[in-house]
Amino acid sequence: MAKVPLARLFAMSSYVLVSRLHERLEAEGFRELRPAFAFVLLASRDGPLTGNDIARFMDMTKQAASKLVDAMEQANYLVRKPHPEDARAKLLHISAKGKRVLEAAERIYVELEAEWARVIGAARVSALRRDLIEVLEATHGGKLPPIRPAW
Amino acid sequence: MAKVPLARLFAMSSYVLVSRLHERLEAEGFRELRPAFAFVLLASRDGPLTGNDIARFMDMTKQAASKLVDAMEQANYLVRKPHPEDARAKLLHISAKGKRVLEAAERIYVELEAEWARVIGAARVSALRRDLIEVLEATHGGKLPPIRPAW
DNA sequence: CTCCTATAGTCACCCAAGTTGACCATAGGA
DNA sequence: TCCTATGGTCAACTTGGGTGACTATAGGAG
Repeated sequence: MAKVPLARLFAMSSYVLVSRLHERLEAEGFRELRPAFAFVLLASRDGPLTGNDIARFMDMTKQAASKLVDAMEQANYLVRKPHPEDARAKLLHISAKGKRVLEAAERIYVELEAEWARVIGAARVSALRRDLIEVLEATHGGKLPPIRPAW
Repeated sequence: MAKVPLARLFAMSSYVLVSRLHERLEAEGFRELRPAFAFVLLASRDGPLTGNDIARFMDMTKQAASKLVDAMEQANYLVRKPHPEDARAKLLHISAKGKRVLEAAERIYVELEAEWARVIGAARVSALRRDLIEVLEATHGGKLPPIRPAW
C-alpha cells in the first residue's frame, strides 16, 4: 500500500473543515454564505482591499472577483466605496454583518482546531500550522500562495 | 495578527500541489486531464470500482460520477465492463493509459513531497501525513473522508 | 413464484461560478 | 498631450456540478 499523497489529505482536510465551518455558520443564522466569503473577509480584516487584490489572492480573473464582490455586497457582507486616491478603484469595506461572520468564523475555526488537538494534541496541531506556513512561504517567495475555491 | 486558519493552509496546499502535478502531467503529454481524474485512478488502483463507489468517495451524486466516468472513459483512462455478479452494475477498469498516468502522478507526488522535505525535512513531512491521517480517520469512523473537487 | 422495495446506472434539463473578450474611465510617465 | 497601463464592469459562453424522471436488475417477504 503506497503512501496516501499529501495532496489528497489536504483536499480532504480543507473540505472537512470548510464544510463543518459552514454547517455551524448556517446554524448561527448566516445563510447565503459561499465558502469563498470567509476567506475574503479574513483577508480584508486588516483594512479594505480592492477588487484586484481579491482577484490576485483568490487567483481568479478580476471579472470573477467582481462577481464575487457583487454577491458579497448583495448579502451585506461588504460595501463598495470609492477609493480616496484613485478614482478608478473601489475599496471594499467590511460591513457590521461582515464583522460578525468573521468573528464567528474565527471562533469556529478555533473550536474545530481544538477538536483536532483533542485527537493529536495541541503540539502537533501547532506543528501542522508552522510547517505548512514555512513550506508554503519558502516555495512562494516568502508569501502565502493564493487560495482557490476549487482546484 | 491572529493565526492563519488551518483550513486556509490546507486549501492553499492542496491547490499548490494539485496545480504542480497537473503542470507536470501536462508536460509529459497527459492532456484533457481533470484534477479529479488522478484521485479516481488512485482509488481504483487496487481493483475496479463501480460508479457508486466513485460517487461515494468523491461525495457527489451518482449522476455527476457517471459524467466523470464518461469523461475518463472518453479520454481512455477507464473502461466500463459489465459486473460479473450484478447485471445492473458496471465495473470501471483502469486502462493501460490510466496506469501510465497513475504511475506518473505517484512519481510526481513523490517528487513534490521531496521538495517539501528539502524545506522542512523528511521527518516533518512524514509527521504531516501521519497526523492528518490520524485526525481524519479519528473524526470519520476510522476511514478517510471523501474528497471533493471544490468545497 | 409473485410482489415490492432498494439499488446501479443513465438521460434531460438546470444552475452556479468560473472564463474570455470588449469596453470605459482614470492614472501616470514620456 | 499622448499613449500605455490599470481598475472595474458588461455580455456571452463553458464547465462541472445538481435535480428529477426513468429503466433494469436484485433480493427479501409473503
